[in-house]
Amino acid sequence: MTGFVDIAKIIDGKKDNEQVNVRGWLWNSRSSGGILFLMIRDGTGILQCTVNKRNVDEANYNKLEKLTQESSLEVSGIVKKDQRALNGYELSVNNLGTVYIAQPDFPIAKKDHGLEFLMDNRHLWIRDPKLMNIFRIRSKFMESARKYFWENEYTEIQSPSFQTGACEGGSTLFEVKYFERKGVYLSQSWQLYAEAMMSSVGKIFTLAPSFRAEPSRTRRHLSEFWHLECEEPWSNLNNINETGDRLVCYIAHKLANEMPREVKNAGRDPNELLKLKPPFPKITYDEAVEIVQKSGTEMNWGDDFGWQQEEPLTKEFETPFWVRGFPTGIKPFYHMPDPARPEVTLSSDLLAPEGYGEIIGGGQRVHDYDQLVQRIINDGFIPEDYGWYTDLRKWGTVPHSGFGLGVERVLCWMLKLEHIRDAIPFPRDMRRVYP
RNA sequence: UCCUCGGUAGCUCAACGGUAGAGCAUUCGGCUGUUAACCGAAGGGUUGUAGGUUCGAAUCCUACCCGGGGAGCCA
Repeated sequence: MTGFVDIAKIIDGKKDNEQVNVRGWLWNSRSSGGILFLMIRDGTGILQCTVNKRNVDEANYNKLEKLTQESSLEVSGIVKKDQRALNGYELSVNNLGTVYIAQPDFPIAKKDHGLEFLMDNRHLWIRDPKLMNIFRIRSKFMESARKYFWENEYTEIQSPSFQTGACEGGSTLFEVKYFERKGVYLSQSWQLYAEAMMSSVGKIFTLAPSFRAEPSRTRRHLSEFWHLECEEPWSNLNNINETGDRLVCYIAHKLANEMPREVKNAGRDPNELLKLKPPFPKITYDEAVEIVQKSGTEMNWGDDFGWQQEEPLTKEFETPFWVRGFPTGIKPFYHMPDPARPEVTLSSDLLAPEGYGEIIGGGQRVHDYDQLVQRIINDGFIPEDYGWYTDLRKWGTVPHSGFGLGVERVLCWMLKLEHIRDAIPFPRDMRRVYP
């Protein structure tokens, strides 16, 4: 058998009444006397393949009738529109190609399972059509993110995963023991290296994993997440917010326009993504504190948003919105204090609506040497430990800005997912590194 | 790290101090339009681990292991 058709093409209605070959894995099968219903998935979708005893020879019929779940097979037949079939189209099978019989004990039954069991069998659970659908959208997400930056003449850069300094607070570092020098950690962000590379090639971005050893076990946290970060020379807070607006809208529109069926199946109406338009609303940190206090939740000026503070805030908006000007004390040293008001920084977080919360964090960086050294000291670090980083301000410093976006968090919001673990094939947290 | 809930057949659960049970899955048989198909039969157990209380423990107590949800913090 040669020349196979993607199931996605069939259920999009592009092969109606044609004789085609399909190959994939048997998701489920049912029989009723002389008629067999095979649900075949091929990575692009699921197709009901109907086998009538009268249309195939007896040997093939018997073979198909005995197929175990997850057996892989090639079939050919005629595509027919049929409302009784899942997805509206079915294949009326008339021939059978290669078959690989699976063992009869596939663990993931056509039945409810507990999360512990499913996570222990994540390597098989990812075949689930719901998950498969999300991972295909995730791929489009990565493609769109890169396309946005490429089209806007950013250079893609890779930074090291082994680093010697903290840039997001020391308690969340993963220490790596292999190196002869002490104090080597997995990257939490490309931030410090980005600022170095920026002075080489200008506007840059990266798409890479970041590691946070936060003992957090919530539906919004991963120990290893994919980080989309960018850094721009000659850029201030307003400029970088604009980049964030346009990037997020670009990705949202790409997903909605190029994978509407998949986005809908994941749980989000594509039209809601198409409605997003830059710029997103902006409020100050001070205003955000007032909104939270008015909602009856406790919060003092100077506190960071916990989940309890963030949730009432995100319910006020229907699109993502920026919170700008966080207090100097709660942002890392590389954030630039506002010259007009040094108690706050030129920083901003983008919060997604519907309770999804923070998806981007960034802002304008400190470009003055003395100010940076003072900020490092104030954060309780030793400037000598950041020697190469402070060097950057000695030669050719320039106002610059950047941000980091959590890929899985944005996917969660855009696809209306309930848990961040579904946005990544093999999620990691402190209780889960296998499989 | 802390709080909280849980661990019984391959899976989902019941039994809550007195002989360990059901549905699904698996195997076999039946059914020509099924949608987690349905109907009939069969096989399937050291109740997470280690101690303790008791005539008797899946059940009560202690410790540990594993996991779900959440908090602080973050993308």
